[in-house]
Amino acid sequence: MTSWVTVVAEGQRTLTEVDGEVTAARVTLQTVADRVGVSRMTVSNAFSRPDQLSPALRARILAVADELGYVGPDPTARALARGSTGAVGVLLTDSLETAFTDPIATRFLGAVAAGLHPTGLALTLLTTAMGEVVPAKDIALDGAIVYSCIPRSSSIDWLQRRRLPLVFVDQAPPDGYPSVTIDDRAGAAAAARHLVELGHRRVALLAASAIHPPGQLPDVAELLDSHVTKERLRGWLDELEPAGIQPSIMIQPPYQAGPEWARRLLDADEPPTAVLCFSDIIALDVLAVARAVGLRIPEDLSVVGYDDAPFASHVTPALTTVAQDVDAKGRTAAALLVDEIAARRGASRDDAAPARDVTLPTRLVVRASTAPPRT
Amino acid sequence: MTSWVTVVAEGQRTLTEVDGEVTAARVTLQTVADRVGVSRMTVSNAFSRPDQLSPALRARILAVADELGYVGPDPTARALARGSTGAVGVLLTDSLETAFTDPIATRFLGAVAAGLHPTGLALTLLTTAMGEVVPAKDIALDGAIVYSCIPRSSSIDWLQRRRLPLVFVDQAPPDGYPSVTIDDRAGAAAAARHLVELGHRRVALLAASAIHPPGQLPDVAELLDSHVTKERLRGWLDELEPAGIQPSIMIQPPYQAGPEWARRLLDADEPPTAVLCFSDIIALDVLAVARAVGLRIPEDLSVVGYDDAPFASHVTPALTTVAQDVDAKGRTAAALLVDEIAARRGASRDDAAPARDVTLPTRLVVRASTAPPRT
DNA sequence: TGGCTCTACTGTACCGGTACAGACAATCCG
DNA sequence: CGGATTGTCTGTACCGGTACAGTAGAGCCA
Repeated sequence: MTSWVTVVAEGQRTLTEVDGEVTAARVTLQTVADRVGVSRMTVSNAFSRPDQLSPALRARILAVADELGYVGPDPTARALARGSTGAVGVLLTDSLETAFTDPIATRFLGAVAAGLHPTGLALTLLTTAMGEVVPAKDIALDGAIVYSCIPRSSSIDWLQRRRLPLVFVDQAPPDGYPSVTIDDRAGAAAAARHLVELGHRRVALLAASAIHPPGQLPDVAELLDSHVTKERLRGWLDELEPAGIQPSIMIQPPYQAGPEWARRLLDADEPPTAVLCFSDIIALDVLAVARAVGLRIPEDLSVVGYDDAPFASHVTPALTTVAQDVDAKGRTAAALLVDEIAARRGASRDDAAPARDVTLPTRLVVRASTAPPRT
Repeated sequence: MTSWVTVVAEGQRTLTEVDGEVTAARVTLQTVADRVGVSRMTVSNAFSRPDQLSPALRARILAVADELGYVGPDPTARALARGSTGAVGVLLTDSLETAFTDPIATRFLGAVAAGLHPTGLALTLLTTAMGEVVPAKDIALDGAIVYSCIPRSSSIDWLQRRRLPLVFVDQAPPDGYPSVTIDDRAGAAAAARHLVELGHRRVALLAASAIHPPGQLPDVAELLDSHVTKERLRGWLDELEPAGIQPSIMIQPPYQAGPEWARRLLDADEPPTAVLCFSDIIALDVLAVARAVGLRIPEDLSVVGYDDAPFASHVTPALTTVAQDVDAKGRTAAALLVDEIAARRGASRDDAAPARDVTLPTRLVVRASTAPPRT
């Protein structure tokens, strides 16, 4: 059929002679098959289904393949033929750089990776589009995890339109998709209750984090577009309002606007005696500013963080905060996604179990940064 | 040619009728082409090369595609035909979980992601093999970054055998591959010199980090197998030996073995007056243990970290450490890889410029955790 | 009006595999 | 000893696109 003869093999490329003309050609299954004198299918089996051929022949094929520099079936071609790529995506709406700056996002990714590890699935990080290329549309994937994104992101759209198995994390999922959510409302409520019980009556809520790039304050609308933010805010108010407390809400990143923030806090007619922060990072900033202006914590001001980041117990004073089990969140998301992918494979019809929505609990961790107000 | 007729379109699947029998079929370029009455190639162009057809026809095609629920060219098929996938890998030898625990690795990944962002390339995390599947062998990739791996990892082998464009980071690259390296030797030397200049004569070197899972002490051989470790050790000795200082080397993770470590440190005939740590994380542990046993820092013990992790300036006392420009490291690695991929594409022959090896400088950051010894 | 260049679209030939249904011999079983 | 099984290998038909070399008609110019 083909009229060429293999001349020399070196590395991946094999020099071949076609009608007297020497060219360089890629080594494929066919190359190996012709060299061994078997069908291409048999070589494919040698690599992918060892039980389908005799050990002796397999050994011979593998030897020849090695000699020819054939590494194994091309992943892309295999993906096309098999209909699965071996990689799942994680969609992070924030630019990846900030995602890697946020300790919680980072730990989450680590947990997802851990959960995926036994399956051999690789983890592909998807960002929002920049130019022509839209990862969520153009990257081959078996499924994806949507992590704490702004609900109406076009990337989410693409993933949905592609009908990929999807798991939503920290976000209300569209109909039919499984999700993993932290019970942030309860966690925030517990934090607020803690302050109320300590006797605080003047409480400030602090949103916006230092991880937002300088000068790029998230606007309130965007902030409230986030499911997590909304839930935490709700949780706080769940406790504060019944207690008759009308909190003040600040959205400046305090560290950046340090002195001004402090002035605002101190100059008020009735300065707050406690601050509830959207995250430990913000709380850390508060600590720094407080130190800078000579405010004692918790004597002059109680500070509550959120997330229980690794550093929360290391700072001075150790931070009272709301712990979430990030590890469980990541592993659960991974497990749900793997299930979803498996179901998609096996399901001849829509025999999928109803989408599972997992809610993970939070836990208030009281440390040294909170105390009764001085009165 | 084909005898079927499209009956109904819903979502991704289109019901089709073949010789009177209704089946569900995937919507592909062909489906759209037949429906519009043009060739498949024209539909392909409508999506991938808009300038190749009239705007009017393109609009019509896009409309029909949308109506049929056709999202766009299948990424896998496109990857096969085009010969590129749009994703690059990062190989991390450590399990991903620990990689995400290490602030430096994390920041590095963030920087790589940032460097890649403009190109639209997605970032795929590769781990070492677990079972059958070997990501480094089985995942479709356009290239990869090898980050601080044990040199003789089989995953690196696979990547090399696949002849992928590769960039080696914090690691001596095999012949012909570009690399990005931190001048760790000079950085460590600077740290050691700092202590010598402060007058310290009894110095301990502290390896092994708390990020190693409990009970899994890395053995010394493995430790020294790491390029980074070797370089830092060398750098320290570069300064200490000429000064006539014979350091003691400890490999226990101090936090874990806290009291024991402290005893070892204090009970020695001549306890060290300063500790050089392999990382800020270790230094953090030292700080914690010191606090626990009532050792004052820097009065009783000077502590030097390495990496200038984000928390280094936030702990008390602020950590003297060696800063490396992780951001530059990541961006450079990304840039080199992109170059390499582009070269591979354009190069009809091996006209590649000689492999570029970039070395990034370090900088000693003196803070509050070092001081002259008490004498 | 002939020749030339464009623009817009088409046909063919891959890209490198896998699934599945044989085909053929050797072995097993009653 | 005939038929069923089992073990090996092969052929065909996709998987869903893209590259590239046409081809046909329209417009332009001399």
